[in-house]
Amino acid sequence: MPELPEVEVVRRGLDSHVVGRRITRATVHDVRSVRRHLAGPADFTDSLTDRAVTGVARRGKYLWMQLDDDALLCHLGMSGQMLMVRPEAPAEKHLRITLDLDDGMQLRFVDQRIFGGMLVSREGVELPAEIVHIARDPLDPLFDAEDFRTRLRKRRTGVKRALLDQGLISGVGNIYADEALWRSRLHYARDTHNLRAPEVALLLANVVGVMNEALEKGGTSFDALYVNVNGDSGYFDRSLNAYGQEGLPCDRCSTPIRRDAFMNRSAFWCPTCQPRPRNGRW
DNA sequence: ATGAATACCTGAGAGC
DNA sequence: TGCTCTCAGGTATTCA
Repeated sequence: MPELPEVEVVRRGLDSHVVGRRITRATVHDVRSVRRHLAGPADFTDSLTDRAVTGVARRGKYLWMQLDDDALLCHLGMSGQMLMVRPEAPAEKHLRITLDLDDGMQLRFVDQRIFGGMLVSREGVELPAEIVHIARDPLDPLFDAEDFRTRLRKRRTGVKRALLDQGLISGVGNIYADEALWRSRLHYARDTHNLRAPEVALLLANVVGVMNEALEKGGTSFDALYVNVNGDSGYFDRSLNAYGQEGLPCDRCSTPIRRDAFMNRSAFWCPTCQPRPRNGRW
């Protein structure tokens, strides 16, 4: 499940393998992967033919390849992978889009669940118009922590819901939200309005911390032929304290980790370290 | 402003 | 074995 660290690993891979190359041809194998390119698949492929890739940028879980005046905007969704492979390699089962590059290699977009996709944006090489509503992520040098704290505390909602709101802070998904909350000893339903400033500061520090640790580990499993990535940063197996740990003893206090239904998914938490607030909110 | 529900997807696994 | 059901999850959209 790619969240910000996994997407950043992909961005770095693209930066080293694709920037400076030219796309000679684009092939859409499944139109659902370009459904957000409103002008249609033919326009998508036409727009990419014979285009030089000049850079790769990222905001939250979105990344985009800069093509002079346009941007090839990508989201990995739940299961997206970018693979750098030789053309003779057999097609992957869930191959959706192929980009032929002028060095003879192919950049392949493989995505089992098709929650991800690509589109060509005609405006906004620095920030595509389609994602202007996405907030800066906490690893962005221009992320404004004080502004985040102010906006967070103005809300009347649960802290986890706020963390997952990409318009408030981007790049945080279910896994890192639970991990950062566990580290901060905050229950997911804590009312944002009642959070103390030090609690917000701690939470933000832990969001950054957990992401940077994942980034370090994900960045080490790099293969020259793979831009990476399947979302496995290697982080999931070893370093999770809360997410997916239902019934297992908390690493701090040994109380069994609980799982609650939350926003059509799950929230994992320690009943001792992260006590449920009396007046909590979702 | 906030949130609840829904749609978009595949495949693994459970239960019968 | 094969069917149906549930679950995993990010984001856009629509409605309350």
